[in-house]
Amino acid sequence: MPKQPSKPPTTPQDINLDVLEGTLSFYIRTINIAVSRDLDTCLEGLDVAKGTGKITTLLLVDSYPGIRPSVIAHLTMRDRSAMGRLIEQMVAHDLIRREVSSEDSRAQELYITEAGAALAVKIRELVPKQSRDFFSFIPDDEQQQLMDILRRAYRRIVETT
Amino acid sequence: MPKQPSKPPTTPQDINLDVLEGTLSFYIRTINIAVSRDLDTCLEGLDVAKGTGKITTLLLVDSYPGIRPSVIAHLTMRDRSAMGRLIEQMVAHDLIRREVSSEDSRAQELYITEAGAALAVKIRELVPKQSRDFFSFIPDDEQQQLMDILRRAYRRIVETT
DNA sequence: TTCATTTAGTGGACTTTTGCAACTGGTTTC
DNA sequence: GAAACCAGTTGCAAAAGTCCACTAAATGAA
Repeated sequence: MPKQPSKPPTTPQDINLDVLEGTLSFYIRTINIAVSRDLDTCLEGLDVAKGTGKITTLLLVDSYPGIRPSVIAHLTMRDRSAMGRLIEQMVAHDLIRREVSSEDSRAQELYITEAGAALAVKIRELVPKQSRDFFSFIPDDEQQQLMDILRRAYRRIVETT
Repeated sequence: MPKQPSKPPTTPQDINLDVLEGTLSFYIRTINIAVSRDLDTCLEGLDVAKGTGKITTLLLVDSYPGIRPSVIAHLTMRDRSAMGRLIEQMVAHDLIRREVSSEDSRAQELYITEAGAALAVKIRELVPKQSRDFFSFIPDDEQQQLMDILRRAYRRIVETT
């Protein structure tokens, strides 16, 4: 177990992160903090900020009218109760509308409102732009590689959960 | 703006995620949720769970005796106040020790305790293992690619923040 | 048909985080 | 020595996620 130089570093630059250097989860977790923060400031005031759920929900409801909360919950990795609260919020903000399904009266169907659809248009532009800008220092081909791998990872995780 | 099939999907499998499919931040954010959750359950009861900070802090203090809170705060992307609370916690759990720096009496120096060192040993094994296991469905070479890119991204973000 | 099981969504309480801003010394610069 | 700056602390408030129990509806098996 090789120890690092024992001088207390005051500059963050040349610090070795120990085993975390080779730990994928570490990078995902820390980079997540940074992107999420940046995204929040990009979307400031837009009714849809903070937390992974709102954006995905808005786009899904817009793309799939009648989609059910539990489906979105699954895709965004939250539990039903958290999803419920999120929907509540978005209904209150008049972004989506909620109906009881005619086929299964336990379930609900979600529909976009005008305001929601308008917001979705903005989101479709802003969100990918933010991501591109934020990661712009990564060459395009690498960004593509990254995305290919992560997309499969995401799919895999969703399937097995 | 091509719309999706308008039948409300009840199965998550074949849903198209719209622009998010091509948005790196989306994958980072969602995968983050999944890894973090998994990591938490792996570390359950270990005094160091929940939140990105504790593990990094423990390893850094162990590797760099005398390191300062603000340096760790920077590397873990939190602000000083959050860092302070985290250190408080870890001191209370007797994982690290806190002294006023002799060179700069505003600053503190952090040192590992015996319990902390013991935990660090466990952590060094468990954390990378969890990451490897969690992402085991990604082929090794791709995992390596991923890490190479993300490492540079992380470095870059830390430097420019 | 009836009864047990599973599923969809709700509600409550709780823990934990985090973000912001103001505030206390201590240090540096000019 | 005064102004600007930096390290860390504290308090507050907002928010997010988790756990668990509960209702109501659907399913399916005896």
